[in-house]
Amino acid sequence: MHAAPALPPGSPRRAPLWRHLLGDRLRSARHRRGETLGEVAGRAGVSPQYLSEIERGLKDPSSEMVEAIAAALDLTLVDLIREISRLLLAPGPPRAGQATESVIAFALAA
Amino acid sequence: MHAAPALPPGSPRRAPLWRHLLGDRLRSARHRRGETLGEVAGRAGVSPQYLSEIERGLKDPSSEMVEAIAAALDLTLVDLIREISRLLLAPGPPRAGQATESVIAFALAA
DNA sequence: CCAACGCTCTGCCATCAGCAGAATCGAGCG
DNA sequence: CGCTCGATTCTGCTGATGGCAGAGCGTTGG
Repeated sequence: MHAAPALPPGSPRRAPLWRHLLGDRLRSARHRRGETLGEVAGRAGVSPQYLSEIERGLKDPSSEMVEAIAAALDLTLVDLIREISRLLLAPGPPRAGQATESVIAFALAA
Repeated sequence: MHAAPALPPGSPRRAPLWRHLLGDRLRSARHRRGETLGEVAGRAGVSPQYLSEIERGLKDPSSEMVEAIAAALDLTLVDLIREISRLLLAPGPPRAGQATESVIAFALAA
């Protein structure tokens, strides 16, 4: 896997990459269940170190890996994508009720 | 990138993988614009052969590649994910108005 | 203090992402 | 019909990275 072509100069990267969005959701789901990297990774059949890397958006996992980890969290890929999409529907400043959950999720993920 | 652990026996793979969903959407978007692999690949800075592979779900592209290809289609990753999610919201049999567009999109993709 | 736990860091290598050249296919034309 | 051309897919290759094992770090509780 090779690095993508560089963006034009003066075009700082603002939008998150797929691996960032994915990783955030996976970590969020894991924390929601109150489980450790070891527990989820064990069920998914991957190493805890690797799951950590994926959650932090450091690695682009294969599609099969994504499937396996989602399953270990009792999710499907469809669930994941929908959840990412739903969060993307609220790009503006946080609002009262909706933002509370997001803020907590972020605090737990940090 | 290594193969994921095998699924338990007696569990045939039914759900599409991420690379399949992604590839379908990218090809659909390209056809909607009436463009060739060469044109889009050129703007994205990748080879037409590789874009073909991605569209057919043969390769798991890096997140940066996904970004570059989406941009070449005047889309963002957010657009792509939303579109995939929207399509996933209609898993049942096609209905009159909604299905027409899907059928056309599939026919163009074939 | 030390052990246990959860997570991240570091270094490694087998696999595959990404590609160049070749092959195939279908449409259009003389 | 044969030929040309453009679009797409096939094939083989290699450098980069996905995925991992061992080590390191911080926190907590006895």
